[in-house]
Amino acid sequence: MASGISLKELAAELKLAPSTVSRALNDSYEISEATKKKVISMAEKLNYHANPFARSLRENKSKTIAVIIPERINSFFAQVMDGIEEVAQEHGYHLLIYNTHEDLEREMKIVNLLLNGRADAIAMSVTSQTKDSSHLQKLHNRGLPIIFFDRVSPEIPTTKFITNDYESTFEGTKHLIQQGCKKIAFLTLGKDLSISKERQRGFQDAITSEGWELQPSMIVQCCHEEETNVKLIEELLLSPNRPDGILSSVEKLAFATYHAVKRTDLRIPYDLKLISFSNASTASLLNPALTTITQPALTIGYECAKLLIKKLTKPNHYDLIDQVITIPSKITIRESTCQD
Amino acid sequence: MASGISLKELAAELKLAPSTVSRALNDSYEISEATKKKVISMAEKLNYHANPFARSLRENKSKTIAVIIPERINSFFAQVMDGIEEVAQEHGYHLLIYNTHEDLEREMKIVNLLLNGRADAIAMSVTSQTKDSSHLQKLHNRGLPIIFFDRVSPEIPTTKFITNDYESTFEGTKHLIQQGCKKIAFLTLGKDLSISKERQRGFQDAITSEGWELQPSMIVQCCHEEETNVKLIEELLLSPNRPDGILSSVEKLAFATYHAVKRTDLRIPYDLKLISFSNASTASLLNPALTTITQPALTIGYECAKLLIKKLTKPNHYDLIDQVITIPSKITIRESTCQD
DNA sequence: TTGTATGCGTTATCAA
DNA sequence: TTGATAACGCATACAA
Repeated sequence: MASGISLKELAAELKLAPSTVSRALNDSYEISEATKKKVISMAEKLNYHANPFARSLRENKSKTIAVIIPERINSFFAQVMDGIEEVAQEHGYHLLIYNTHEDLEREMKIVNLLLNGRADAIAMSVTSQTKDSSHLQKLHNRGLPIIFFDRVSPEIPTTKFITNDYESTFEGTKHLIQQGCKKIAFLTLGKDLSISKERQRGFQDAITSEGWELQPSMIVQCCHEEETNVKLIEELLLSPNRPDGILSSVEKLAFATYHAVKRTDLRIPYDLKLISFSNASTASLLNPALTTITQPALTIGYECAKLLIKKLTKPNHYDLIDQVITIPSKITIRESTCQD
Repeated sequence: MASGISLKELAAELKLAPSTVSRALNDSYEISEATKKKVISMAEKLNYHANPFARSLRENKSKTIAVIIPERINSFFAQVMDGIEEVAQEHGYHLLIYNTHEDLEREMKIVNLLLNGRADAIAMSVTSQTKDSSHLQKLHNRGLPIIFFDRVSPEIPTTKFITNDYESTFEGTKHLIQQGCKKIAFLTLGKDLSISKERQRGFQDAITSEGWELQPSMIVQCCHEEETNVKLIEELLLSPNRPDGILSSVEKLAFATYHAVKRTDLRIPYDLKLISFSNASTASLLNPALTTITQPALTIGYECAKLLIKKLTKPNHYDLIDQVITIPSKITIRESTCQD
């Protein structure tokens, strides 16, 4: 790699000491304006760029935040990342991004990789398999600022950003009931996830608040294999005990439901009403348009990055205290839950 | 940040010289097996992790690849990134990711940021505004390995990965014609982009090959503002001279078309047939299901990363020669282009 | 206001 | 087979 010139070379060119040049470039108060001008213009002329590794080594910080997500092709995570990036770029931070593909092994590997301090902080959403949190604990113990969004790890005492999972699911379920559903299934992923539990609790409470009995077969544990999910849901829909409403707690399971329905002669919303957590911009274009619980993804991203950067730039004034910050979701009613 | 112990401290603990420990950890042939064992086990015990910045500084490489995309909420780019990450992770590379939001200013800023060597190589797709390539030229002149995918910069003599834009669009247009379209519009973004030009050329050649005359009003230049595009397309659809077929060269413009159609009393595919470049997994769930030209996104990602890593690990054996590598797209016919 | 010297944590060269 | 030393490029404490 033909890297650029160093501070020392730049200083030699200017007939100044490297320290002077360094200070000039960092706009130190001890350097005269005249010198600063000279230094800056020469730096530009010679195309000088400070070596980030030397700086990181010296200052023990990398101006880098690592973001770990379980899935990239997911409108929620993509929006969160856009939010994080927006704020990070503003503050001169770089983003190291890792996709665990919902694979715990991979998550552990990535987390271990970050143990070396490559990133100054971490924002993450765990995989749906993540139950044990010792790998995350290790990171946290090292003093590396870490926060969670959406898929949080409750055991780690830090700040977490989520949406009102319980309430949204409760309301979503109530909406299905209002629209005439008598038997509702709940599609979920990763039963150990705290948000899954909350969503399921919201669902169950909505059901029992009607005086209905909760049917275990209506809690459908899905996996990450699209085709497997489609089959699972298809079976559910073909069973004599089939639901007339589905609340999908994960976007991709809503899509799987559409596919499953296509394989039957059921029609949404006439034979089956569907509501799902989803941030897909195409929700309104689906056939039929999907009623969604939309999470404030961009805001969550902003807040994560803002908090992390505050913590990094003013470590003594801010702390990632052990709290859960809830930002509400919004339900948008569309055809998939229309009254017949 | 409570960072871990250093090599020196580890060496002290072991009563060995730092250089010995370093060599042991790097599995040097000059170190005895016994010492290696001791060192490794002590390193594990004390939770030693090499400081990546010290190493980068010393070795003048960062094991990091920067990926620059114009848009994150886009199934094509998301898939390419997944592909790049897959290969990068395999080889121990990290990914620094930047979204330009189709903004040239931002692209220039990011590119300048990378001038300092923070990444060992770059894989990028330019914004639809990018016409002048001097900022990219600067990067290339520095000797930083850079390759392009999809939205390439023709002036930079390096390897570029694209799909068969001309042929796909030609075929797509022919398909519309076969399905009975008599007047076809072409939706495009960024008229300076080489792939846009290729796609437009494919479209035009398909039209003229029918002996039809090309109508300038059927080439619709869109922008990045969703609502503006929807209005533009709506106007097109309401004009007396309205098309009965649309080929959208960009996924988001297909979605905009769906929205625009909803505002009219036209129906796809009866009054308007639609085909679009898109990698959206929900294409088949849209109303109606969208006929797509699907790019080999994952493969493009793999190939980008493989080539870059080859170049980085064996700089003398591989070169990013100035060539365009074409990987064909696949047309999937769905309802949106059905015969009446 | 500027210069000198040191060290951040590695790895590589040279010596033992 | 191991150890001492220097250097990567920068920023800071201290000196002038």
